[in-house]
Amino acid sequence: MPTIKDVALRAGVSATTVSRVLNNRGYLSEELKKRVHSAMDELNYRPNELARSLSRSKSNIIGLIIPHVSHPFFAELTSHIEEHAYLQGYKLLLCNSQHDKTKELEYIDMLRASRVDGIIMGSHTLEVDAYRQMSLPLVTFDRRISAEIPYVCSDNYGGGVLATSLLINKGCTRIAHIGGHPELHILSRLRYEAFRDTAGKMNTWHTSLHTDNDSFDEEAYERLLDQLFREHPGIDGIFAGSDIIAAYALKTCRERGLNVPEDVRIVGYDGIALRKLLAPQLSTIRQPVEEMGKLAVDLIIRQVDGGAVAAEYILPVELEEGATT
Amino acid sequence: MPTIKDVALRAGVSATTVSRVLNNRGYLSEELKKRVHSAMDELNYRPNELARSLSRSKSNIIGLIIPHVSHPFFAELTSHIEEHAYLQGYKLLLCNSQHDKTKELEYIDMLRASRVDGIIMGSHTLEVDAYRQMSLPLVTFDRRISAEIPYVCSDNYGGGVLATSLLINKGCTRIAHIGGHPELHILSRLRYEAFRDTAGKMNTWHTSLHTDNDSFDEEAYERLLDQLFREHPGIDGIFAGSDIIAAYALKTCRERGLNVPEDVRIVGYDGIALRKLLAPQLSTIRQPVEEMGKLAVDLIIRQVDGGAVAAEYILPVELEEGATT
DNA sequence: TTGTAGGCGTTATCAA
DNA sequence: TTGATAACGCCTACAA
Repeated sequence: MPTIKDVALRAGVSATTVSRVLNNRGYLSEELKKRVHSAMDELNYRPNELARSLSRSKSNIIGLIIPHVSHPFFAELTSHIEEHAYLQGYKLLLCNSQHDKTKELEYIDMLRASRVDGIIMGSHTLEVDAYRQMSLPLVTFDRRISAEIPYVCSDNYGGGVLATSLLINKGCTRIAHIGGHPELHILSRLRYEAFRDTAGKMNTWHTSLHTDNDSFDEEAYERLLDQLFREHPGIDGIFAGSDIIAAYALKTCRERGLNVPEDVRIVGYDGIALRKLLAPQLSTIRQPVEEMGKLAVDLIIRQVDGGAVAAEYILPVELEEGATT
Repeated sequence: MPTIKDVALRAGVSATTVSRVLNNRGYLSEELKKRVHSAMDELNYRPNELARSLSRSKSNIIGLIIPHVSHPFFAELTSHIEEHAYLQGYKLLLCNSQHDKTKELEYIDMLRASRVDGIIMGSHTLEVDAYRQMSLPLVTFDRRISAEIPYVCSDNYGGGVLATSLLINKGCTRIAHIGGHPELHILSRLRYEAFRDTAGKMNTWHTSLHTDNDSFDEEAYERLLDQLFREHPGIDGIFAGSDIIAAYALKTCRERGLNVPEDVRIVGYDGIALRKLLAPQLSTIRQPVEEMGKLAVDLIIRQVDGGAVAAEYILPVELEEGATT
C-alpha cells in the first residue's frame, strides 16, 4: 500500500504538503492541490487510519456493547446507530455481551485498548464504579448510572400509563404485566411501576410476572404465560414488556382458544418493525428507536468534542392502537 | 493513559523489555516478569492497540458488510460472526450497506483505510473486478465471485430439492416458489432452480414469483402473495425463499381463510430462531448459520496467516418438518 | 507557501 | 538477558 511519502515523491513535494492537502490546512495553490490529488489517484492512495488515529489520538471509532444483536429491538437499534455513526464519520465496533458480566468487562477493556472515542452501552451488568472509572465518553440506554453519565431512554413511565389505562378503559378488569426482571437500576422497571400505579389508581385488579434474568429466553416467556393463565384464568388484559413478549402472549391465547381482543386484550411495548409480521395489528407503545440511536451517537460525539451534555434524555413514546385491544 | 515508557520507568527497565514481557518474547526471568507485571497493574496499563497495529501492520479487525443487520437472518449471522471473531482475538467493524452500491463501495474504501485484516461480505452489489482488485483477505456469503475468493453458503440446490419434493410428496399438485430476485451470481438462485427442476421432473404444475430487488421490503412480499393467489387460486403448496417470506405466506393464507396445511402447504428456508414466534411449527430448510459464521471468520484468519483456502464451502442443510406441510 | 524535525506508542533489529 | 535505535505512517510545531 502506498504511503504519504510515495505520493509526495510522485507529486514532487514533501510529505507535509501532502498531509496539508489531505487535511485542507493552510494556504495551498489550486495547482498544487490538483497535482497532489492526481498523484493520489494514480497511486490509489488511501491514508492509513491507524497512523492518523495514533497521531491525533482519536480513532473515530465508537464501541457498542449490547446484550444480543439478534434480538429484534437491539438489531434495529444497532442498525440506526451504525447508520448515524457512519454519517458522522465514525465507525462502529460491535460487541455482544450476552448479558455476561465477564464478557462485558473484557469488552470494555478491549475497547479502551483500541482507543475508541466513546462507548454506547446497551448492556450494563457491572457496578457503578466500573463505569465511572473508565474516563471515556459514555452513553447508556435505559439505565441511570450516575449524574455524569448521560442516558437515553423512552418515557417508560408514560408508556406504562398509556398501556395500562388503555386496557382499563377498554373494559379490562383483571390485568397482568409481564416483563423482564425489574432490577432497581434498569429504567424499564418504570413500565412496571406505571402499570402498578395506574391499576391501583383506577381500582383495577392486577398482577405481574417477571423473568429471572434479562436474557432473551424464549421458553421463559412461554412458561410465564402458562403460569399466568393457570393461576389467574380470568385475566382479560395483558401489558407486555416488549412486542416479543406480546407475540408470545398472542400465541398462548391462540393455543388456549382465547380470542383477542374479545377475551383478552393485549398491548406491547417497543414498536419494532417486525411486529407487523410477528403480531399483525398489535397495539403497542412505540419507542422512537431511530431517534434514540441517533441521539446516543450525537451524545458521544458531543462529549468527544468537549461539549456539554445533559444527564438524561427521555424521549416521548406513542400509543399505536391496533386490533389487539 | 499510561504508556509503555511509564511502565518501563516504574519497573526500572527499558521500554523494549516491557514490550518483551508483554509479548512473551525471548528469555525473561520470572522475577523480572513479576516486577513488570506489577508495574502494569499499578498503573492500570493497557497497550495501545492502535500503536501495536501500526507497528505490526496488523489490526486484528475484521470488517463485516451486510445489507441490513435488522433482518433476522443477518442479525443471527452477525451475532455468530462477532462471537467467533471475539474468541479468536479479532474485533468486528460493522457496516450496513443497505444493498446500496455506493455505500458498499464507500465501506470497502473505509475498511481498507482502517487496515482491517479482512472483509466478510454478506452484501455484494459490485462488479467482479471491484472485489478482485482489493487484494485483501475476503470471504463472501452466497456468491461466487471468482476462483480466488472463497465463499460460504448452504446447499441451496439440495435444500430446494428437499423443500420441493416434500410439498409434492405430501400431495401438492400446484406449487409456487417465492423468493428474491434470482440474479445470476447469487447462489440462492439455486433454490429456485432446484424448485423448477424438481417440479419438472416430478411432473408437477409450478410457478414462481420474485421481488425486484433483494431489499428487505415487507410490502413487496405481501403484494407478491396477493398476486399469486389472484392469478392462481388453486395453489396448494408454497416454497418460500426464507422464513420471513413463509411467515408472510402464512399470514396471507390466514387472511384469505385458507387452512394450512389442509388447503395450502408451506415450507420456508433459513431456520432462523425467530421462526418459532413468527410462524410456530413452520416446516423449513435449516441452514447451519452458526457454522457458516464461524467458517467465514476462520477463512479470513486462515488467509491472514498465509494459509490456503478452498474456493467454495457448501454446508449441508436439514429439513425440519413442522405442522405447515 | 513549503519543508524539516520530532512525536504519537509500539515492535523489530542489532549490539552489548 | 537487556537496551539503544530505527522503523510503522501520519500530523504538527517551528522555520524558512
